[in-house]
Amino acid sequence: MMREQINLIIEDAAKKLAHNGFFDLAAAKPIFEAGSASVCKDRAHGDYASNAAMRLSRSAKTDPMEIARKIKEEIEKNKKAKKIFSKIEIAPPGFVNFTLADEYVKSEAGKILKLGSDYGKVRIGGGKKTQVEFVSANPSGQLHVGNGRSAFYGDVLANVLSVAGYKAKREYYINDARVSKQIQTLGATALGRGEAYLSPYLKEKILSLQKKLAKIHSETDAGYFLAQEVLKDLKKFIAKDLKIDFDRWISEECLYKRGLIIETYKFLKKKGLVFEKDDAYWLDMSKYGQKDEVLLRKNGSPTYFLSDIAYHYGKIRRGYKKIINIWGADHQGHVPRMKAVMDILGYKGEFEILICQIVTVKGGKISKREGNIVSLDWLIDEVGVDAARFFYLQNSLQSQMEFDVELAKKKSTDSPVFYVQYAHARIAGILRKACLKGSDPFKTKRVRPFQGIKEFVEIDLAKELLRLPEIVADTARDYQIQRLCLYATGVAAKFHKFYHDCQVIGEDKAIARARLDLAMAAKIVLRNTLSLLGVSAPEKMQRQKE
RNA sequence: GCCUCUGUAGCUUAACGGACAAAGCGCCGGUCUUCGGAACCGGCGAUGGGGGUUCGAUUCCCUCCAGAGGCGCCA
Repeated sequence: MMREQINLIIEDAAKKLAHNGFFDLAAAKPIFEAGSASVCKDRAHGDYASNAAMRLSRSAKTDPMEIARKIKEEIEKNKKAKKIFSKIEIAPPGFVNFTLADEYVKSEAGKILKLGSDYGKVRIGGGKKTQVEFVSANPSGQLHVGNGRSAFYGDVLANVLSVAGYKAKREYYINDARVSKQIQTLGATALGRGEAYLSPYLKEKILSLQKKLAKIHSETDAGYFLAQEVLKDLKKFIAKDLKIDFDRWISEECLYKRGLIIETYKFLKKKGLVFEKDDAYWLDMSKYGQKDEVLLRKNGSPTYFLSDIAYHYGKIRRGYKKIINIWGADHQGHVPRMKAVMDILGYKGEFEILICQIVTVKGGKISKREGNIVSLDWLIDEVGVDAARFFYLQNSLQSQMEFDVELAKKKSTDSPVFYVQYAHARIAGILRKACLKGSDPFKTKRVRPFQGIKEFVEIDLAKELLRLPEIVADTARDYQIQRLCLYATGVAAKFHKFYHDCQVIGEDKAIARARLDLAMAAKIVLRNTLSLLGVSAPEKMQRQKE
């Protein structure tokens, strides 16, 4: 990664300064561990900037500009750095700004062509066994637009983690326990004894199953049966329409059948954490700063909390070292309890619960209580899966979002997803044309690609393309998926600008070859980024009918 | 009442504690007879209020105001 390299160079220089007693190395250590280089927002300053001097100035008791100057001098002695940078400058109040050398950019960009679909992979995960659990919606009806957000987010997070070197699995937990109140309530509805969960979809479903339901008398049996039928629809919808491939669907009822609930209960009891009160059995969470919780109800049936503990116990025993749950905002109160449970269970790995905030469509709020639920089926039908994915993923998970259906429906570059896809299709068009003219860029191997690139827009595009590995690494660390959308849009914009300013297929063959290299590299980066987002990268786009 | 999240341009959203706060929509105005114009460029325009920490705060802390969600022997 470009930025990592720069960090190392800065660190190296700083170490030499520390060695000369310029400042205390111990104080500087955290700065270099985290890295001090970042991409310049304003390219007029350079490509990358380091704030190390400013952060060091306190412990060094020296003017940051002075430190920056020293760092610059030290780096300029470095032979390797001489090849990488064309310019190193200091700027108040103490930035060190780096500009990449054109030749270096070109040689790095050559890797994009070489790596193709592997470009962007980084090795920060170390093959760690990782699980992302998401959606896990109750099998009592269709998914709603809120589920869509966590569905796409979880899917893309798993993609990013995989590309970053984690061994990531997707899992869906099915709340289908026969003892649960919800299955019984669903059963009552199925048998016409209640109206809970009775959406238009469910109404129709029950009607179509009338013959089979007529033979069932117990509400539990009816509920379980109906839940399985609904689940079939959910699985189909998720795979075909949402294009999400779960590695595992795990059933709560299965945990019961396999005796894991009882086993977990016994485990907790053995630890001396269970006590009786008001004819029920409780988990003592006082040591964990939490309220005590019921495990077994007065009537003897286990609570959801107990089965959730058992479920997480299972995750641990299946060997996951990094466990990520994506929950809806209505479950946030459950977060501290679950974290405490992981402590009780003795889990030493990483455990994270991401809370996905509410989604609204135009004015209508999506609330289970109020019942005005907008189904995800409807939304996908309206805007298509590509636009849906991109629009959901543009926003950070923790802020509420409003889905702009009308904009997402637009088949024009007003819509960011079309803007990006169009850039890809446009490149594909150019490459097709180039092949027709005989200079097939796919067939001949080139020893030194990108020779002849020199315009600002060309170099600027190439530099942007080199950022993909950083984007992946950053996102694998902080889970801010929206960065991918922003990056894709940025690459597309730079490509369009390049295309506008520079004729690719022109008279000068050498320049044409170099520009085709650049276009192809842009195509690879766009495709890889879209692939992370689960959005298709079309070779052709339908011409819009006016 | 307590806990969590959020408050950024007219609207929908970005921004590892960094430089002049970034995009899209909308509005206004330009470019180029284009290898796919579904393009490109420019303009208008924003950090809810008040303190604090810091060389530097949209970002961290406190407080007030506003919105959302949660506080079940529901899941």
